[in-house]
Amino acid sequence: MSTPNGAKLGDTSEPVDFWCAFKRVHEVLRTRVIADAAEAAGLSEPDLTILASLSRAGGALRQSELAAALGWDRTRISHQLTRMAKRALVTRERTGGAAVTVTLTADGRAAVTAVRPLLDAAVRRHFTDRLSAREIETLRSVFDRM
Amino acid sequence: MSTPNGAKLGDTSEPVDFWCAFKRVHEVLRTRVIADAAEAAGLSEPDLTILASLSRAGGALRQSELAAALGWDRTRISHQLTRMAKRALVTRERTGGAAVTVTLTADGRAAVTAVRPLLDAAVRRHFTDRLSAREIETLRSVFDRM
DNA sequence: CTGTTAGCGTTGACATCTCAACACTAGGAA
DNA sequence: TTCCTAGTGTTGAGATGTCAACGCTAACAG
Repeated sequence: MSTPNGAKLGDTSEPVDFWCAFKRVHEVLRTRVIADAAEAAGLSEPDLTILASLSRAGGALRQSELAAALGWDRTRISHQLTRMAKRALVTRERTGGAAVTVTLTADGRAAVTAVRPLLDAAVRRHFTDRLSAREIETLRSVFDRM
Repeated sequence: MSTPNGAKLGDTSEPVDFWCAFKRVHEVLRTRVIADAAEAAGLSEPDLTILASLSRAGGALRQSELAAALGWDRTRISHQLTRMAKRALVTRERTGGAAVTVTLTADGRAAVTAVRPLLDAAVRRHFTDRLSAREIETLRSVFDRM
């Protein structure tokens, strides 16, 4: 192992293996959690991400604020909102300049209210219940740093 | 907090917040790592995932083995291989029954060889270098359990 | 031989993500 | 005024992911 940091990962594994393991865990957990929670309410993962962010903000946000809060590209937000507006989960209206404010509809609010306890339960069952308190502490500290 | 496991996450945060933080970290790291490594070689992330798995197996695998190794759906493998075969990264041929064996081409082998050091460096810079030895140990143990 | 079952892969439709190009508004400089 | 620039959002094309339906081959039972 010629690089200075290689030893941290052990002599038999490369960083790319650590990366693949991380990707695999994310994929498995995502599939299980969404299957348990979102599908029961007829919501996809991106639906849920948008609705949760709007709900946390009180029900309305500008698209650029939504993009910043989620770390999403502007076009990704735009496409997703177009699909969600078609299903009456949100409404959009210009609010000064080129800015657009997104607002939860009654349907959207009902959907996020219904799915939240399911999502909490799914995350517990598939993820946090399988971790010790010390592991959760470590993960949270790592998440906050990234 | 009325549930037995709620206390593990602290009184001010729900499991769904822990889940969102995990998703966010995965998304940010994925974007950075792929931007650094794969794009430099003209490979997408799914390209790279397939090529790495084939390379590790010696250059050839049946589609069902590939699906099992990656935890992917059969149709996802099929669609992705169709795109990759079109770019001459792999070849496919029936090998008994309905089974199909996927083989790395010279181009595919060259691509994965070229990108691996870039990928290792990107994972180190954006991920493992920002973790302590103890954190890496904890994460690896969590990954193995999931 | 005929039908059945199981395993493996493909296809088409649709949802999602990314990128480049474009359009609109506001504000300031010439 | 006219031009330029920054900020914001939209659109279309192509790549990717997911789901349901289908086709093919082998093995086996009748």
